[in-house]
Amino acid sequence: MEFAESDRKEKEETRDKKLPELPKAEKGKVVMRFAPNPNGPPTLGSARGMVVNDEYVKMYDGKLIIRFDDTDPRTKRPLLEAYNWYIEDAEWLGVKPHEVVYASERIPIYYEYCKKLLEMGKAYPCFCSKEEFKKYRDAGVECPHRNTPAEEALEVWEKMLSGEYKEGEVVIRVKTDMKHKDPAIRDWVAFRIIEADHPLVGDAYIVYPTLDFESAIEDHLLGITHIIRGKDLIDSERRQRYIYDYFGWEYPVTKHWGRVKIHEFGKLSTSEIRKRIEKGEFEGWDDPALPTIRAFRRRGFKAEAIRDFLLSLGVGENDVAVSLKNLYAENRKLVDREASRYFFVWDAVSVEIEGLPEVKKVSVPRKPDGSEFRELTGSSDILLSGDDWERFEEEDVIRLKDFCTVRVKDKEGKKLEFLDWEMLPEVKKGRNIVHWLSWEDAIVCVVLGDKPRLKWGGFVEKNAVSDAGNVVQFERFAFCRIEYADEERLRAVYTHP
RNA sequence: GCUCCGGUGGUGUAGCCCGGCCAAUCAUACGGGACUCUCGAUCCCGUGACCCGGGUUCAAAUCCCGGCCGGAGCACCA
Repeated sequence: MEFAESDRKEKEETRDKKLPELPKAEKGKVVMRFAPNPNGPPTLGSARGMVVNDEYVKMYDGKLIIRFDDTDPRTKRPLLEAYNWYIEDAEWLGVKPHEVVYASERIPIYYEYCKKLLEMGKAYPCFCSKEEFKKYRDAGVECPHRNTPAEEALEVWEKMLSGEYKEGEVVIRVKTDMKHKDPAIRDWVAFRIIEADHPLVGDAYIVYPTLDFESAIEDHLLGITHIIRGKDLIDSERRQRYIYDYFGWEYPVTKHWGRVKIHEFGKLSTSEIRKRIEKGEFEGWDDPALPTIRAFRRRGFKAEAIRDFLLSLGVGENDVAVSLKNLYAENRKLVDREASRYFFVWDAVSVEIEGLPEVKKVSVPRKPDGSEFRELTGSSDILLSGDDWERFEEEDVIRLKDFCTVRVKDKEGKKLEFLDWEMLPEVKKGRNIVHWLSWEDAIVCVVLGDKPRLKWGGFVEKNAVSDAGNVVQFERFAFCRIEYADEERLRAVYTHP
């Protein structure tokens, strides 16, 4: 009891130190948001957004909103199932949103603000083609449509909404400054016509706001005080500030982080993953070789490990290239103590022990602290891992862990010779203590690897069946999560070494 | 090209705003030792960094200037 008490206290203390302070943050008044476009399941990258925002909200007793920025049914088309994947994975990560907002369901609200801007003469309908406008923008010259009178602009707007224009014919631009030193800021698009069904709202609208517009309005309406997002959105702020100025709103405090590159995955965008799944390179969104949260869940990672790993990346604006080894280390700390140990023999080689006095039942620790045991049958026909067998030379003395000590008698004929039940000093420490499995205890086992199409086949002891669903350690192999098991076969997913 | 941003041990990070307590934090990695019938875990001990050059100052990782290197944006994508 006392232990738990102090343990919790310690945890809370370290939690406060996990991230640097947020500027202008007042306890109880912080409102933050995580705004994904659900065009696939959350990946490690999106999880960083959830976790960091959530962590700050917890630090300041604030409020977290998940907002789906799903206003492009074509180029970044949302995936209907993905909405819930975000909610599920967020929950799994210990991220509890106080509110969930779907931008596509609030489009009429954005229309109202657009209308106001049009009335104020701060936005205008533009009939330039993309290419034409680019010329004006690069030259820093106003386009001919910029000074459309408000009444006329509103008329065009109404016609846009009622479907009198085709896709590509006209857009609404927000007036900024055509001479702004950064061309990226000059009169940006707020609304465009997209003649495509939206997975969530169907064909209810043909005029969609861009992210910059929708997000600007929502952040104000939702009372967001602090925004933390990727640095690819840095220009967004500069664009959106014009709207905030026109309406007299105050822009939230922002912080931007750099790109994360995981050594083991390289750069993998959601759309690229989707393509490769379609090509059959990955089995699905939860393929263990993928950096999706669903894959990590399948592999048996603890949410806490993922959180800590993500938090350890900090919120700096420089790019980070980090190895998954850090995540593995976090996870191992959490999993090691409770994981059952089993013998998994991969690339199995069948060998015979000559001179075994008797078939012996041996009791082996199931938990590393010796609190539980499992039973194995020590018989003369056993399986050894191919890797081990290759390595041995004739006359080597090896220890079959917790069973007996043998000598390699005939490598070709796959014969061992019984020497002793006890450990002998000739066994080289560490190196020649190996795991084994008798035929009567073995069931077929396959382990799905963390690289595309990587698999290990072999046999595992039957005892492991009782740990279906759990993360276990296959001794001298790796931690794995057993995802399926019956009396004859078992399938596991590689977690980490 | 134009605009903006960043550069702390092998990797990631804290500190930088408000110069001294920083011979620089924490984690991971690596090396050594102890323990262990797993090449795992645990416990000790250790290695290792302020991009470069100027300037300001009694004092700079922290402020200023220049250079070099890296990144982001410049879409009717998010």
